[in-house]
Amino acid sequence: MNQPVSGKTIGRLSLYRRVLYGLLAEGERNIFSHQLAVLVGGTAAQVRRDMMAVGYTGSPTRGYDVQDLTDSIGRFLDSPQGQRVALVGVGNLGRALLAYFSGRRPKLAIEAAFDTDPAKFGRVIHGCRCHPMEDLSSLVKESGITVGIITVPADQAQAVADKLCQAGVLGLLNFAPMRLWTPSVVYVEDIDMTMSLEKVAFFARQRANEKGGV
Amino acid sequence: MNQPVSGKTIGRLSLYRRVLYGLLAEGERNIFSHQLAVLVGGTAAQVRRDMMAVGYTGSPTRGYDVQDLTDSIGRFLDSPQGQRVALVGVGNLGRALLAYFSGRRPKLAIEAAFDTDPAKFGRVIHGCRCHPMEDLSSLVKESGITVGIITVPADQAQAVADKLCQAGVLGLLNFAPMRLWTPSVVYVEDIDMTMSLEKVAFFARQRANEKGGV
DNA sequence: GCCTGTGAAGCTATTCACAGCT
DNA sequence: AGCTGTGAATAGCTTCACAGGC
Repeated sequence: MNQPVSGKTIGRLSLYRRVLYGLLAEGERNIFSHQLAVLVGGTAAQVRRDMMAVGYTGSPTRGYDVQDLTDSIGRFLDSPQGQRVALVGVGNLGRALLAYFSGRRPKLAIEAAFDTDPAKFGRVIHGCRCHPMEDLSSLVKESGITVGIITVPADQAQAVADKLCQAGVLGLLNFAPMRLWTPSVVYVEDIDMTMSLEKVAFFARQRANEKGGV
Repeated sequence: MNQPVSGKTIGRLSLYRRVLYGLLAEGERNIFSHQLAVLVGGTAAQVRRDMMAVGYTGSPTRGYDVQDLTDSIGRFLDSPQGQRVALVGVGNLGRALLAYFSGRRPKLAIEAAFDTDPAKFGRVIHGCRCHPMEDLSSLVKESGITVGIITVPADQAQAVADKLCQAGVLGLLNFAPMRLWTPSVVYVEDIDMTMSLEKVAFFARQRANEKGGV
C-alpha cells in the first residue's frame, strides 16, 4: 500500500506521541509543526515529513489537532488488537523496565517475565508474574507474545534469543552488550549502554578541548 | 588537525574495541576487516573506513594486529588521564548501571552516585558511594567529573540536568524519557527505552504481516 | 501573513571498486 | 590471490523553498 517507513521516522513518531499525550493532559487543542518540533528537539520540516508517513493532514490555519494526531499516530504505530511482550532476566535492569512499562500502554504490555532464579518463580513484580525459563516456549505461544526483551548477562543472551525466536517472537529488544544471531525475519534493536556512555565521554572530552582552545 | 568524526563512527569504535577485548582473551593475534565486520554485524568496507578515523593502518597480508588496534582505538577514544562519571538516581536502573560499569573501565569510572533518599546516603553500591544531592556540585567539581548519567524519573530530570551542567559536566547520558534543555557546549545522548520498545513492536508487527502474506 | 504538504536540492553515511602491496 | 586504503558512486535522510489554502 504505502512505501516503507524508516526506523528513524518510527522512533520520532513514538516521541511525538509522548509529547502529544502531555499536551492533551494540559488541555491543548491544536499545535503547529514548528511548536511540536521545539518540544521534541527537531525541525518543522522534519515533523511535516513524518506526518506524511502516518497520512495525517493538518490545517494551514490551525495546525494539527492534538487529539486527532495522537489517534492517527496510534493507529499507525499500534496493532489494533495489541501486542504482548515477554521480558527475560529479572535483575535490576529487568525490574526497572517492568516498573516503567507497568500499565503504561494497554496496546503494548509486558505479559510475562522469566528468570532462572527459583526464588522469583511465581512472584509478581510490578504487576507481572515471573516464570521459570522452562515455561517460556509454551507461555509465549499461548499468550501470543510477539516481542521479547533480553535483560540477562551477555553470556546467556544468545541462548535466550534462540529460545524466544524458536517460540515465535518477531522482535527483540536486546540490552546485552553483544550481537545476537537470529533468523532474518526477526527484528532486533540493541540498547548498548556501554557504547552510549563511551560516546558521551568522547564528545564531552572534545567539548572540553574546544572550550580550552583547541 | 583531523576532520571531525561522526557519532556513528565513535559508537562503532566502542563496539570494535569490545569484540577486540574478547579476541585478545582468546589469544587471537591478527584479524581481517571482513572478520571483524562479521563479529560486529557490519561490513568490511565500513570497518576499514572507521579505521581511517583512528589512523590505524593494517597489513594487506596479516590484516590488523589485535593488540595494536585495541591500543589505537583506546588512544583515540579515551582521555589519557581518564574521565570520571557521576550517576544521579539510584533506583533499579541506576543500580543496574552501577553494577554493570563497576571496575570495567579504569579510564571511565563512575566516581559518585547521588540520590534524594536519606536511607541511601553513605551506602556503597557496587563499589560506588551514594551521596545526597546537596553535595553534587562540590563533589563534581572536586573530583573533576565531566560526565553525568541521569536515571531519575522524568519530572526530576531537568532539575538534575541543570545542577550537573552548572557543576561543569560536559556530557550527559539521559535515561529519562524527555528532551533536556542544556547549554550548547554540553553533549547529550538519550537512551529512550519506550521509543526503542515501540520501534521493535512496530517492526515485529510488520514482519508478522509480511510472513502472513501482506 | 503564516501555515501545510511536497518536489527538488543538499548533505551525510555507506558501499563500490580498484590501485597498490605483499 | 587476497588483503588494505581510498576516490568515486550510491543510497538514505534532512532541509529548502515554494505552491496552495485560509
